[in-house]
Amino acid sequence: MATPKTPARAAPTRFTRPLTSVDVAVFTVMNEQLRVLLVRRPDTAGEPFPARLALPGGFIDVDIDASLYDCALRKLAEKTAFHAPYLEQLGSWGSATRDPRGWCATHAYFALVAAPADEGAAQATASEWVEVEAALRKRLAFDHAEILACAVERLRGKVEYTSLPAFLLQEPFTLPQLQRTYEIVLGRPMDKSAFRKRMLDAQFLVEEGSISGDAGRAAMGYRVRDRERAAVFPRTFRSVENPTAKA
Amino acid sequence: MATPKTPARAAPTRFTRPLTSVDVAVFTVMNEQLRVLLVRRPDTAGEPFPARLALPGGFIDVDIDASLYDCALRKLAEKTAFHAPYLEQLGSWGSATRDPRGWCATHAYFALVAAPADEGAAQATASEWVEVEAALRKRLAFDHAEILACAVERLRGKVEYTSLPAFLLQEPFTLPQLQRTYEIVLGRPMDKSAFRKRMLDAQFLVEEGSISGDAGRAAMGYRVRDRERAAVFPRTFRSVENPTAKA
DNA sequence: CTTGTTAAGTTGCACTGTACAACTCTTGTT
DNA sequence: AACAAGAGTTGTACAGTGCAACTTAACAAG
Repeated sequence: MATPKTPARAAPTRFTRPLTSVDVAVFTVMNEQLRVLLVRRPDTAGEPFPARLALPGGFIDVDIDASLYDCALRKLAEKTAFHAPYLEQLGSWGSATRDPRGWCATHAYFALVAAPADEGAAQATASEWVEVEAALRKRLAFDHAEILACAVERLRGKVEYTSLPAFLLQEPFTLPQLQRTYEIVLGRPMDKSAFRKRMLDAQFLVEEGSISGDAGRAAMGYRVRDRERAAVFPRTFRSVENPTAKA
Repeated sequence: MATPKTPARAAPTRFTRPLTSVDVAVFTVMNEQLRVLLVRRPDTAGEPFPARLALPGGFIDVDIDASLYDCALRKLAEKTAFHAPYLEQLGSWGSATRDPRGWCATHAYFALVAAPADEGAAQATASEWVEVEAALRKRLAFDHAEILACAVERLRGKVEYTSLPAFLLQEPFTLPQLQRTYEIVLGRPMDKSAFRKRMLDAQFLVEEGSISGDAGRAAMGYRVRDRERAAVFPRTFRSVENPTAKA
């Protein structure tokens, strides 16, 4: 291809351009556990952090990606076969030392997907769903441990006052299933009555027939009204406990 | 200088590197108004958006900035003379079209500072404090209007349930002053009694002598306990009003 | 057909924090 | 000494959570 090397317009030349990448922390709930998708880095000479686990991601391809968001969607699609997941920006990490190849800034995203139907599909692509607490203890590539910690903190924080866990379930789902998802993400039991009142009052669910489980009474099935954004509740669930004033 | 053109290590060559910049939305409260710091872009030929107002910012200097955060601090210090402001990351915006010079990603930050003592100092450096609603209506350079809108939304959103406005005041300040700051940022009056209870219960203030105003009873002066992070309240102020279900 | 089990969904009360309004306290001024 | 203005308090109403006991629906075994 006879493409011009670089658009030689008024681009500033006095600045060395940092490397630019996008990384995505993809969460799901599988087997009663909150899990995050990790990929193994290539075991090739010259590659940084060979064979180490990392968040899925990579360098921006200026010719393919129209925007950062598009790039995140592409990274997500490369590793998983997910359609219309919840995807929001987490933040960016950039420094001279985080990548041995040079000054590098990464744009981190945060995705929630329903658990894939068959576990085999994900495993085949050299990626694996790792339980979050275990993943946090691992020595991940680059500063991905820090990014993951931030993603988990953001997830848990927002779950306290938003409907985010609804994006972790296959639709339609029941209120007890949704409550169980909240409990798994937050790691603590919740009150059934208050939970139901909060969810139903927020008007973000639409009824979708009845769903029978293995035993007991059938439950109402629900679907989220707007998959683009999460509902925001007026309070957090448990009031933030007083840190017993250290002063 | 005989510096090597680029660190010729294992840096990936197949990717064109996007331009990388940092922009900062600096807020303060001045003359009973929420204002944001804007700078005028140079009126030089070849410069994009000449003479247009923009958020302070610019390209990362790989030789100076150790990290994105350091770069944001530097940009802030270049335009203002502020010490230890509140600075948090807002997000990043990147696309092929946002800068005519090429694919560019910017890391946006969000700063809160106390109003500078003398207004003259800021004006001298070709930067100006613009009332926020007026700034939102202006045609700013690049996609800075969008970034500013996002920053204002984030600020107003977090003010509902955090102690952020405390960083907009010169210390020590009084509770009525702090309440007035909340009211200016949110654009609505607040209840004195509930406000005081919330602030004092949150334990993020420490007493600092008495302060006399122009008239009336003297008020207790306060200083924030930890200038690094804001306190988080268990509820938002006014419950989010129901959007009168459109369905 | 009855009984027992399981899980869905409801009800009632205590507690906490906001909304609103009226009140008292302190300080400086006339 | 009386007044004004702003600081700070008190009391009631209301809404949402925390906790516990309750009713309802679906199904399986005797």
